[in-house]
Amino acid sequence: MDPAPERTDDGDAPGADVDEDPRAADGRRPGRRGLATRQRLLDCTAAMLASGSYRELKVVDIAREAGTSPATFYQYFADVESAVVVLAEEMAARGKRFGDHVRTSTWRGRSGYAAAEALVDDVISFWEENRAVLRVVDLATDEGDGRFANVRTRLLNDLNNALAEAIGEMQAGGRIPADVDPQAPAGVLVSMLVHVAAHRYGFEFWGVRTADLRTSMARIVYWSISGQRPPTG
Amino acid sequence: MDPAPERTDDGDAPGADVDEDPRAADGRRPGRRGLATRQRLLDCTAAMLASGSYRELKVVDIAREAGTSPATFYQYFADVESAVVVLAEEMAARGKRFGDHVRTSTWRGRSGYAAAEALVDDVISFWEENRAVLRVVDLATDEGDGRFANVRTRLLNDLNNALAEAIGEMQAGGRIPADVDPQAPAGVLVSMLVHVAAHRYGFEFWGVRTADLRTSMARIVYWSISGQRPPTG
DNA sequence: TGTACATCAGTGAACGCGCGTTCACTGATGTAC
DNA sequence: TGTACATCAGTGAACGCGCGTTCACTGATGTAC
Repeated sequence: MDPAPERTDDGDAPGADVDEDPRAADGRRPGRRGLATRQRLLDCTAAMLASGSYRELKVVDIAREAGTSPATFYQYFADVESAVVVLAEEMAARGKRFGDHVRTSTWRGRSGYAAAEALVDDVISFWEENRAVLRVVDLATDEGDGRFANVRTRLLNDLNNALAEAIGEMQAGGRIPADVDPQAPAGVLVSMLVHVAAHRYGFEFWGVRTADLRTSMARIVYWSISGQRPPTG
Repeated sequence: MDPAPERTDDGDAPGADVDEDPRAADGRRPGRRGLATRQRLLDCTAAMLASGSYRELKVVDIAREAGTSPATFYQYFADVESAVVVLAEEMAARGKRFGDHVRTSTWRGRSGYAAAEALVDDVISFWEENRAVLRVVDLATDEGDGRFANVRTRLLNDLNNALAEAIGEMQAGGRIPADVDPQAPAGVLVSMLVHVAAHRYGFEFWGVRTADLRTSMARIVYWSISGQRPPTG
């Protein structure tokens, strides 16, 4: 599932992030020590995801890397995927900022273009920090895994809506054709940002500088939202 | 590796697609019957990739699905990934058309906009046909797997260069700022096309129509290449 | 056209490792009084 | 502050399935004459 228009809730337990109340396999709330171990397992999962392939990520390896035993892993997670889902949820929580970013910006004139640049930067650095997890989220979502799709939605929904609102407002000003559904360009922008951010290294390898990508995207973002030609130079 | 500027060769055996001369495990050229079996295995791999998760795709299952034995599988492929690489290469060969598409189009005025729409359609339908394989290619490339990265490059390289050329020509006409490196917007466009095409269903699920995505992307493509506001309505 | 031989193709069956998973136990930490 | 007890946390060791992988063999197909 990609960007998601107009949704208020995500269908989870009311107001509670899944990660907020972790339980051990027998249903008990882990104490200080337990939570630390659990966190260590999550950290190792993240690290191994960043350095190796998802297909080959095994419970045994994570446990060994964390200096503990497989049995311990199963006290906190049902399987590898569940651990990755938790990582994804932690990440999604960190991504709440994007919506605010868009809403508190002005999208006209010079400062509008600056806002576009700032948004692009923000997205790029966020993706940089979360490459490995995002990669799996995308794959699993595509493969029809509902848990990951849900997380992905939470992450992109807000940004998508915020962009659509901004475009809708500009539409009222007549710069954007009235028959455009703001959700569509918003979704396209989100996709562009997400995908380019995800493949930044790929571009660099082929000689395209991040600075140029950033400019190209900022120009497209600015133009798509404001309907105005971006400032030159 | 993402879109790739300016590369002529891919470093393979000269002029030979890997798939053109398949060998059995012992190095012999399979005959009619052998090739048919091999193809059946590939087809099943593709089918299972389309319906299940990559992480859980096993040699045994593919063989069973193809009505043959694991031993047979190993006569044609070293492992699951190798089979998927072959699928990816077949796909990349089919994707050669994009570059021509761009080069034979005019990018000015009404017909320029029509060209943008046609390109968008072409990319969308290609991705539709190759969803499952492309998904794995993206993941594996991201994870640093050179074989997949190579295929991905072959697929996108040509389109990327063609777009960069088109932008470069328009730059000469003054519509696009001279300090823009054409490879950057070209790469961004490729990314956008690829990612939106890959997540079409996601958008539809959330109420954004493919027709609107198509229009949004065509507008961005047209604007990025020609530097001109797209025609309204 | 038939027979003999060579190569191609496919597989049953087995081997064994890797890994997921569990359980009964030990040690650590917290709490009551 | 010390002792006894309860719960928390962690794990060694084992079990066993699933799967990758191989080998020796059978059957199919092709070719020579």
